[in-house]
Amino acid sequence: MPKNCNFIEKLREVGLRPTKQRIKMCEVLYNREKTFHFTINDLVKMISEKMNEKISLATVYNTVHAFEKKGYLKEISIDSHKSYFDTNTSAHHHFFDEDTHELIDCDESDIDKINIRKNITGKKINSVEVLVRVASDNQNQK
Amino acid sequence: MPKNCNFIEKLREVGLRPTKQRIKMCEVLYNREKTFHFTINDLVKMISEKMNEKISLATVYNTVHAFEKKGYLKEISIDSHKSYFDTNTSAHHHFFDEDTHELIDCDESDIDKINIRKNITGKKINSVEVLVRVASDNQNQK
DNA sequence: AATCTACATTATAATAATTCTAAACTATTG
DNA sequence: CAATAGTTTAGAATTATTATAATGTAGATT
Repeated sequence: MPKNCNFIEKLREVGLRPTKQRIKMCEVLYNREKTFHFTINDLVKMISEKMNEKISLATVYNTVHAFEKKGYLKEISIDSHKSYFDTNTSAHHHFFDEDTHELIDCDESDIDKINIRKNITGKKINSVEVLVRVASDNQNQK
Repeated sequence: MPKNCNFIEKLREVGLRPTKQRIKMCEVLYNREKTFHFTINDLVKMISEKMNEKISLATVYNTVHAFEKKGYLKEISIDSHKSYFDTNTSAHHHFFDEDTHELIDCDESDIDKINIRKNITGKKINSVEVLVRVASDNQNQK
């Protein structure tokens, strides 16, 4: 994972001005070992914990959407009430734990390549995503 | 597709009281050739068009959720902003047209059965769903 | 058939997530 | 270093959904 100041370059490359807020958000999102999933709410908490200066909620929304548009983040649709985002922007599938509301990445080896036989005229396939919903395996659940 | 009065029976079978509102909603949802997809908003419009009496928004929400819980409806997650529901409650996959926001069912023959190799300890798989996002195939789009 | 009770419906208020607004600010260009 | 175009901000507005509490109704009990 890259060092802080590289983010300035990266932002510029995709045409986003490297503002103080965007750089801070990059640090929070990308200065880590592994990719991860978050909601806007999670992210706001993470930022306010890591920072002394505060950042406006509107900016978090703006920036997340700017990052998404530029391919820095991917939105995952699971739940109609919340937006989940993923710092892993490569094509991959997910498990969703319905007990904990935790989102887990699938490795490529977990699911075979999916072959779509249907064709919709004039339309091209943008993405193929599998969502595997799991829940606790108690026999005695209703 | 069944005639109106059967809905009273059906509702009773799953333990839902056959109220005037629920029967009306059954008619709107299930008295038709094909299954279909809708948002709560769509449904409210459809009901108000087909009825002379009005129905409360809260009742539409309550009833849709009651139907979902009893397996009369299935929720489809595509978009974080809206809840889509499907009167086709069997396990099946979807295409989502990102231009029109239209949801299209996949037939069983469109996608092979998906084999999940990963196992999450103590968890069972509740569902495996594929979402294929499509959009218009213009070369000259940005 | 009158009464009871638990469940349903309703209008409205409340909440939550997100977007809008318009003024102040700042990175970049010339 | 001034101009300008993009950015941030607080707060208001919007949208989707859920909660509330009073009223209504289905089905059971008498």
